[in-house]
Amino acid sequence: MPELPEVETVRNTLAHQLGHPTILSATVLWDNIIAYPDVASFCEQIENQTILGYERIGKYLIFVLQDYHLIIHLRMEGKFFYEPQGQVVMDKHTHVLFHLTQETTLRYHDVRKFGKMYLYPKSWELRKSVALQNIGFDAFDAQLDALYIQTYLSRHKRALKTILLDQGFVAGIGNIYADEICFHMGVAPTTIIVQPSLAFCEELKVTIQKVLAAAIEQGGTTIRSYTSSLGVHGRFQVYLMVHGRAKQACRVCGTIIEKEKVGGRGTYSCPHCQPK
DNA sequence: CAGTTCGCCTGGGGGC
DNA sequence: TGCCCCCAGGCGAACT
Repeated sequence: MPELPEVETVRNTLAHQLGHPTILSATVLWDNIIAYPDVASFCEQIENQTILGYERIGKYLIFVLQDYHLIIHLRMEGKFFYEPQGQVVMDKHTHVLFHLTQETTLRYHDVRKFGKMYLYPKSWELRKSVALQNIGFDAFDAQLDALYIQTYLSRHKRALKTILLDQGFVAGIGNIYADEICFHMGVAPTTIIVQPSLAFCEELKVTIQKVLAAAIEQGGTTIRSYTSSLGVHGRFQVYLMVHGRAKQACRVCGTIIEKEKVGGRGTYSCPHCQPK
């Protein structure tokens, strides 16, 4: 499940492998992937657009085209493959093809079909778009500071893990890294933080960035999928302290890792290292 | 405002 | 071996 570190890895890889080709045409095989505009307009408008760059906000990947922003959310299992024309693997999970110059194809593959693509004119302010209007600061945004976190936590009295998963708070954290951040904070995921100190909020900011940066360093986390985007296999799963480790010993204290539901999501924690 | 449920999807695992 | 059922999960929408 691509979260900020995985999307950042995809962005880096796209920049290195694709460079700046022109999209000659697009083929859409599953209409629901295209969130905006309608499929016909999407295909028509994207024709002959050169890719100028690759950006990212939270879990959103952004292709900067000449006249448009192509915004993509990979959701659970979205992946890209870059192949020479004639060697394109057409399986039943391939939903969008971008036919590029240099006789190459960028193929979008998504088993669950949850991914979304949006194509907006560049004249529209990116942050006000339907795709991005409800998300908060990117986890590495300089504007994310202790005061902002303190204000948000004070206004939203919810479990720490639920807050971390709230993209309106900070954009980019998903289920894996929310568990890891709670562990590194030494706080149980269900804890409701009442009147947090600025020092605590600063520590939370540093921990969020430290965990995500370490994951980016390792190319992200690859679990439950054997093939990953653009041939990149993440290595951070080796460093996971709690996520996916139910009934195993905590790497710090040896206590058995527990699994529970928090906010409807599978949540892992060490009852000793993360007291309630 | 916050919490819950549903819909979108499919593969995989458990139970029989 | 095969079939049915449930689960996983990001996120928006609808509802309590």
